[in-house]
Amino acid sequence: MATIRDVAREAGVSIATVSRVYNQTSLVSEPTVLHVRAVAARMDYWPNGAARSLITNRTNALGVLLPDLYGEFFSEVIRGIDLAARREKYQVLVSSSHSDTEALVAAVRSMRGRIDGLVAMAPDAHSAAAIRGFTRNFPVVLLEPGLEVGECGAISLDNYSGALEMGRHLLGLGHRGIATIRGPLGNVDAEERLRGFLAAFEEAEVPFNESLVIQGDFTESSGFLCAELLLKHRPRPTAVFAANDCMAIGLISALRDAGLRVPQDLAVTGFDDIAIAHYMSPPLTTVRVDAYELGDRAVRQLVPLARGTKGAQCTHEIVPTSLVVRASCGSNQVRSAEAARRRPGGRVMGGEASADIPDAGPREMPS
Amino acid sequence: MATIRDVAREAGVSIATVSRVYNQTSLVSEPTVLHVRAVAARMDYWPNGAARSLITNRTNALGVLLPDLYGEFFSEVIRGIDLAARREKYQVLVSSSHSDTEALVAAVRSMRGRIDGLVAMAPDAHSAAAIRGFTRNFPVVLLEPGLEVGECGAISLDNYSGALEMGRHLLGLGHRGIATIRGPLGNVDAEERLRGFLAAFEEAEVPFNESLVIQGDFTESSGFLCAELLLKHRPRPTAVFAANDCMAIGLISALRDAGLRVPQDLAVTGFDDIAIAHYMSPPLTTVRVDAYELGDRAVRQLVPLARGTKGAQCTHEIVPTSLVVRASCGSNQVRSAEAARRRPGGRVMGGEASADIPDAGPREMPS
DNA sequence: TTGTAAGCGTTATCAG
DNA sequence: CTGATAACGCTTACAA
Repeated sequence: MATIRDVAREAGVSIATVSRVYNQTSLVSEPTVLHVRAVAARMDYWPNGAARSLITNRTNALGVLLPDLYGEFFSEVIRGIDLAARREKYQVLVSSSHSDTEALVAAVRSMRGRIDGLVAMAPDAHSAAAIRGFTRNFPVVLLEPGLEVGECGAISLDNYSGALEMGRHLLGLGHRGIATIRGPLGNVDAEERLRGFLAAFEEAEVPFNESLVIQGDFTESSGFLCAELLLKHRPRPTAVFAANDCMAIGLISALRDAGLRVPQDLAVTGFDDIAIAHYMSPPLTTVRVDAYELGDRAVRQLVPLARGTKGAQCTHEIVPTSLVVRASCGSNQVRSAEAARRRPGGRVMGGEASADIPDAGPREMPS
Repeated sequence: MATIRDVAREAGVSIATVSRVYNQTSLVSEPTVLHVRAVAARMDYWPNGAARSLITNRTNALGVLLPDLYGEFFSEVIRGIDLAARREKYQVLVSSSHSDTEALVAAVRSMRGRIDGLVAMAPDAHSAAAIRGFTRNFPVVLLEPGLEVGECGAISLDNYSGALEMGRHLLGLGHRGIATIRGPLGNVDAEERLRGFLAAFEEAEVPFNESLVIQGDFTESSGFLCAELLLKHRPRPTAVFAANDCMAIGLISALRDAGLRVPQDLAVTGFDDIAIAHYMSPPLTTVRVDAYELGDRAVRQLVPLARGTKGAQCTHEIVPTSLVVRASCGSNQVRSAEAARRRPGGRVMGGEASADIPDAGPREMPS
C-alpha cells in the first residue's frame, strides 16, 4: 500500500506538499496539485486514517452503542444515525448486544482513539451509569436515558404525552371501565407511559381503579396472558391500553380465542406503531414513535460537541409521539395521522431487501 | 487523556513495560503488572487504538457496506455481522445508503487504514465492480454478488433452490395454470428466483405459459397492480408465485378488493418470509431467507483473511433457503417448517424496542 | 525481567 | 509556494 512518502518520491515533491494537497489545497500551486493528484491516483494512494487521527486528534468517527440491532425500532434508530453521520462526514462504529455492563464498558473502551463522540442507549440503569463515565473521554449523547442525565446530551421519546393523548382519546370515546397493561418495572418507557396515561384521568377528574393496572413485560405472550385477568374483572372493562403493540397483539389474540370481538366487546390500543399494527385486523390504534428521529437528533446534537464547536451545548431533547387512531379502539374518527406513517426516505431494493410495506392507504389487510 | 508515557512516569517504569502489560503480559513480572494495572486504572488509561494500529498495521475493525440499514432484512444481516464480529473481537465500521458508485467508493476509501477487511453488498453491478477493486487494499467478502466474483469471497442466498421448491410445491398441489410475478430486471435475486421457479416446470415436464410471467418491482403496489392483468387472463390461473412477500401482500389485497378468496379462488405465495407473512390472514406460504446467516457467514469467512491466517481462502458460499408452507397456497400440509422461524437469539427489550413478535405457535393473528 | 530507541504514516511548525 | 523536521501514542527489536 502506497504511503505519502512513496507518492512524494514518485512525484518529485516533499511529503509536506503531498499532505497539503489533501488538506490545505489552496497553499499549493495548481500544477503541483494536479501532478500530485495524478501520481497519487496512479499509485492508488489515499491518506491513512489512523495516522491522520493520531496527529490531528480527531477521528471523524462516532461510536454507536445499542442494546440490539434487530427489529424495526433499532433498525430505524441506526438508520437515522447513519444518515445524519454521513451528512456530517462522520463514520460510524457500531457495537451492540452486550450481555452485561462489563462487556459494554469493554466495547466503549476499545473505541478509544477511534471515535470523537458516542451515541448510546443503555439497556439498564447500571450500564447507563457506566456510559456516563465516559464523558471524560469524549462527548456522549444518551438515547432514552433515565431521569438524571448529568454531563451528557440526551434524546428521549415523549412517552408521557403519547400515553396522555391515548388516555384522553379513550375517555373521549366515553369509556370509563378502562384497564392498562403496563410494561416491566424499572423500564423508563414503561413508567412514563403509565404516568402519562394516568394523567389523563386526573385531568378529566375520572377516578382510575388501580386494580386495573395489569403487569406485563412488553412481550406478546404477556399480553396474551393478561386476557384472563381482564375478563374476570367485574365490572368488565370496556377498553384496554397496552403499553406496547406486542402486548396489544397478544391480548387481541387471546380475546378472539375467548370469542370476544374487538372493538365491540372490548377496545384495545397499543404503543409504538410497529408495521404490523397497520395491517392487523382490526388495525390497531396506537401511538407512533419515530425511531429515525431519535437517531438523527442524537447525531445532530453530538457532532458540534465532537467537533469542539465553541458554544456547543448538551441538552435534553424530547422527540414527539403522536396518536394514530385506527379501528381497534372503536373510534370512527378520520385516520388523518396515517399520512405520517410513510417512512422518510424508505427505499425498496433487491429481493428480501425491505420489510417496509408501503402504506396501503384506505385498503386494509386481507382478512 | 492519559497516554502511555503518563502511566509509565506515574508507575515509575518505562513505556515499554506499560505496553507489555497490555500485549505480552507474560514478559512482565507479576508485581509490576499489578502495579501498572492499578496506576492505569486510576489514571483511566487505555491504549489508543489509532496509534496501536499504526504500528501493528492491524485495526481489529471490519468495514460493512450495505445499500440500506432499514428493514427486517438488512437489520438481520447487520446483526449477524455484529455478533460474529464481536465473537472474533472485531469492531464494525458501517456505512450505507450510498446514492451512487462515487459516494460508495468515497466511503470505502475513507475507511482505509481503519479496517482490516470489508463485507459489502452492492446495490448494482457498477458498484459491485468498484468494490471488487478494493481487494488490493484489504480482503473483501461480497454479499449477494452477481455472477463472477473474482478475488473476493462471496455469500449468496440460494434463491434458485427456494424458488424451485416453491414451483414443485405448487405443481404438487395439482396447479397447472400458474403465474409468477417477477422482480425487477437486472436484479440478481429476481433473476434467480424466476430461473428456479421455471426449472420446476421443466423438471416436471409441464409447459409454462410465458405470458404468465408478469413484471413486478418488489413493491407492494406493483403486486396490487398485477391483479388486473392476472384476472383478465384466460384461462384464469389458479396459483400465483410472487417473487417476494411484499408483492404477494399487495396482490392478496387487490384480490380481496375484487371479491376473490385466497386460496380457494387463487392460491398466492411469496418469497422472504418477512414477519407479517406469518400473521396475515391467510398466513402466507413463502420461502424463508436467513439474513442473519448471510452476515454471520460473511464475517466468518472474512476474519481469517483479515488476520492473514495462512491457508485462508476466498470461497463462494451459498446460504440455503427453505419452503414455509402456510395457508395461502391452499395446502393442508403440516406446518413443520414453522419451528425454524424463531429468531436465533432474538431479544425483547424495553418499549418499542423490538418488532420481533414471538411466534404465536398454533394461534393465528386475530382477524 | 526491564529499558532504550527506532519507526508506523500522517500533519503542524518553522524556515526558506 | 515548498521543504525539512518534530511530533502524535504506540509496539517491538535489541541491549542490558
